[in-house]
Amino acid sequence: MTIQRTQHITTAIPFVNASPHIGHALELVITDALARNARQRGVDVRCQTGTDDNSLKNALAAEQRGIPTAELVRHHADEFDALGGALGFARDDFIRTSSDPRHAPAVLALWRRCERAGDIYRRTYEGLYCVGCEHFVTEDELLDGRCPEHARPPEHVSEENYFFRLSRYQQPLLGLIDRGAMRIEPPERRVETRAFIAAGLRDLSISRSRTRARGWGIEVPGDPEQIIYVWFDALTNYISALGWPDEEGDYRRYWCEPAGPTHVIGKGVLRFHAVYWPAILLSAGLPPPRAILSHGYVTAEGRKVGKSLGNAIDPAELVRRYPVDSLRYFLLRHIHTTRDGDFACERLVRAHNSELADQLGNLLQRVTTLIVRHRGGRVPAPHGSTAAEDALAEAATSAVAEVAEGFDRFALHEAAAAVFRLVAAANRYADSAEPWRLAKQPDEQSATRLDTVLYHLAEALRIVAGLALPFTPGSAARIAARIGLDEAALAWGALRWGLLPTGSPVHGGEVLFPKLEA
RNA sequence: GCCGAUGUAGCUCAGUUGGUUAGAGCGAGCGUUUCAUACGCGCUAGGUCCGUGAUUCGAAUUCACGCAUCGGCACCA
Repeated sequence: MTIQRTQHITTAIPFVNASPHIGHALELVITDALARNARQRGVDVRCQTGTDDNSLKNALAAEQRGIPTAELVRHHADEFDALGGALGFARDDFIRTSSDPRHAPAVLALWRRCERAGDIYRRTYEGLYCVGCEHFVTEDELLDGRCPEHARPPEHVSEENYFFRLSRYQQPLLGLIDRGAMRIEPPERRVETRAFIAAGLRDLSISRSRTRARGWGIEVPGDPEQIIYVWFDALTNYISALGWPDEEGDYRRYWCEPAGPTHVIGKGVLRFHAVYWPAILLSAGLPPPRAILSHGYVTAEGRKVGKSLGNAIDPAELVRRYPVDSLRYFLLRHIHTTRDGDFACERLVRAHNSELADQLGNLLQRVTTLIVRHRGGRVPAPHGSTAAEDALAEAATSAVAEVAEGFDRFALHEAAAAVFRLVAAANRYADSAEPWRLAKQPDEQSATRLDTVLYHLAEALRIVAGLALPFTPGSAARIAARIGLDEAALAWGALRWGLLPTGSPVHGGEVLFPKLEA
């Protein structure tokens, strides 16, 4: 009996005051690729995303447009969910923090747990508040004593809030990081987080006056005049969707297991996930996340994207215009997983045409055509191997190892590159073995040699499909289908050279990646 | 200002603990094949490895300083 590993993989939940942008698409695709690779490797994965409905920004955006906040939130949340669907994001759950009945009870329960631990207390918060900005400003942000944005002096506001004793968790958090119990990737983000914690932690305000929160959000238990700070609320989604505070079921299965929870986030929200969230969990006596993976930001055609900046590149439009796998492939291979990158349609088209179409699609086409034409559409049995076959097998074995390592290191761009090194090796093998020439020879030796070459080419295609699965799932399945296999043949454990069954039915078919117009 | 990074061929990036002529993919040029989506394959193109100084027999790889870009510096996802 084998122990089933489990893993809870999540995206951050974006606030939904506007439509999604290309950065959200990147996060979805990265998370989905990780989840698919884990599933492929036999992990019982639960992949979750959702929306942060309770942000003040949502309320402000709704106010500005003169529509009810709930309506605005529902509208944009639908867009986010639809984007995930269009991108092939295979989610197990989608949680909306304002309307999902599982959420608020969990937030309240978590609050109570922290309270019982003695980590929540009331204190007066004083600060300069800019009514124009709708938030607190610091002295050094001011220009001549005025808010630079609104050219008005801020008001001195004093407000009683609830605070979380974050200061208590400095050592425990450092311990988590140093022991490797909470992994933060890439390494520079771990260093950054560690330095932030080591510099000393101040207690965190975790509520807002009802007025300041526009009456939108979850009430502090027992104090209807205070609304729970949106981060405390939003972070809870990771366990509320698992049914917590019910400590059995999905919570036990996916949160408490050793492989544990993995949060994929944008670098801008690192602190909330790597400092506040684990501290809250420790306070409540719950296990902290096991891994926090921080990706970079995407510019669109060189320009910043952001909800307030408008969408230079609308991801929903991109999915309509380009094949979804091409978009996924571009985002995963040509944008560095943890650094900032730029999205440009021209580069996407170039990657599609030269790599997906010319290298991979064409390989599929040439191999299937040869097998259909010369072996009646059945994968022939190989007869031994020469140095050329051994080299191809070696390339495949290396590629499998490199892809696995790329996923483990959270370097998906490198993993994707490794897939295409195998594609190139297969094309080179075809050129040097020249099966089309063997097919014209009447002798028996050539015929058996042709069997061997075609088998190895088909086997290379199978491995390629398996490795490409997390990046381009639809296309991987189509490649597998063309050589008579289903997805089971692409499981990680099956990606060992030589497991392709002889006699598999091979089909010709439509071009996998039709060229795109520049 | 402080802390942490990044800066390598037109573009996107690799470059382990310092060691022979600095690499890959894409793009570009040339050649070649025909099974294939005029695709593939081969060759070539030549980049002061941001700059300056230092350590060393020897540095893209160590140190210092400078320049440029980015992130963080606490409650504005």
